[in-house]
Amino acid sequence: MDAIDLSLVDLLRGNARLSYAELARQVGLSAPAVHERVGKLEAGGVIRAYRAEVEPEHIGLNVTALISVVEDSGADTDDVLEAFRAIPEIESCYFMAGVESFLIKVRVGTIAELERLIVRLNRTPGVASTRTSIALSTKWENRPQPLVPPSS
Amino acid sequence: MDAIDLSLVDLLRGNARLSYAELARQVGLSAPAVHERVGKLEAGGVIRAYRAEVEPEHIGLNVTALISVVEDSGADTDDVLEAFRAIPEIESCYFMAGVESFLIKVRVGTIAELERLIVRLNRTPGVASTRTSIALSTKWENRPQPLVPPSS
DNA sequence: TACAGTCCGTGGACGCCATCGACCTCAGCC
DNA sequence: GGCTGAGGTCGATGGCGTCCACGGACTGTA
Repeated sequence: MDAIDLSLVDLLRGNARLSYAELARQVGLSAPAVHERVGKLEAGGVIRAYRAEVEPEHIGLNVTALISVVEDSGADTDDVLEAFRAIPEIESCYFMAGVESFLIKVRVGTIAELERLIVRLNRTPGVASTRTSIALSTKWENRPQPLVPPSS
Repeated sequence: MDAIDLSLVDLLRGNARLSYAELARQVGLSAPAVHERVGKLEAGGVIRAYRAEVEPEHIGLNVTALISVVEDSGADTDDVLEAFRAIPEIESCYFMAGVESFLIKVRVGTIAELERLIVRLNRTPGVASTRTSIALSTKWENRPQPLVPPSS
């Protein structure tokens, strides 16, 4: 994980579809060298995936909500997690410090679906209560922050 | 935005580096046809970007926090937004229903940096108060949900 | 029915790219 | 010194991206 690896990661966070040849030009190495480095970054778990970022409204996901979840005292956190993982609407899941153990981000098509989802969450064994906040709009999401200050 | 477009979006959300030839095989069209469709999806704003998803710890972002922001009464929301946009540590920004106008997700290297960031947020004109919750771990993030139920 | 225009696809062609193997260079270590 | 391994370059080759000409289905019009 040297400076060149960092540049590669930075470039791919900005545009995951850059060709190896283009990456090679940007970092000043040959294409096979870049190919090998990127392969190691993937194998080593640094790069987890390459994803197209899609405007959710265009694929029918019009409602975004963030839901805090309080666990039952004595609930098995792993069981709750496993139940959450099986719910595809939960796009992100953070395990939090504080009374509310989880904060999850969900996307559904309609408010009615959100209601059904909340009911389902509250029925999940180990879940004591939930608190839902609706996002009126997503200003931006997953903006990659520069890995090195622009000056260096 | 027909069924084939949906499949293309779905495939690219799963792996943004699929070649046009591979996409073509999966949806049963020729490569040029897929090339054109994907181009239109990009131009039409359906596909916003292609991003490599990176394990944050590997690039020195060890602390994740979610911060709720309450605006001053009479604050200009657009000004606050603009100020937030200039803070690279804010990876996501949602405009919320409720007393807390914004919920932002930030990533920084250390707790000390988080402290400085919170101070900076509270000093931002238009910001009345903030409430920070620290994520102990990210269970998953931005998991793409299937666009069509697996049965159809 | 005949015709023209549009949309959306296919197939062919050509240059660039991904990827493999052979080889080079340098650092560290017996 | 000489061995070894890591990590690079170079060259070759097959596949891919991308441009272009062409063709069928559909639609509106005479």
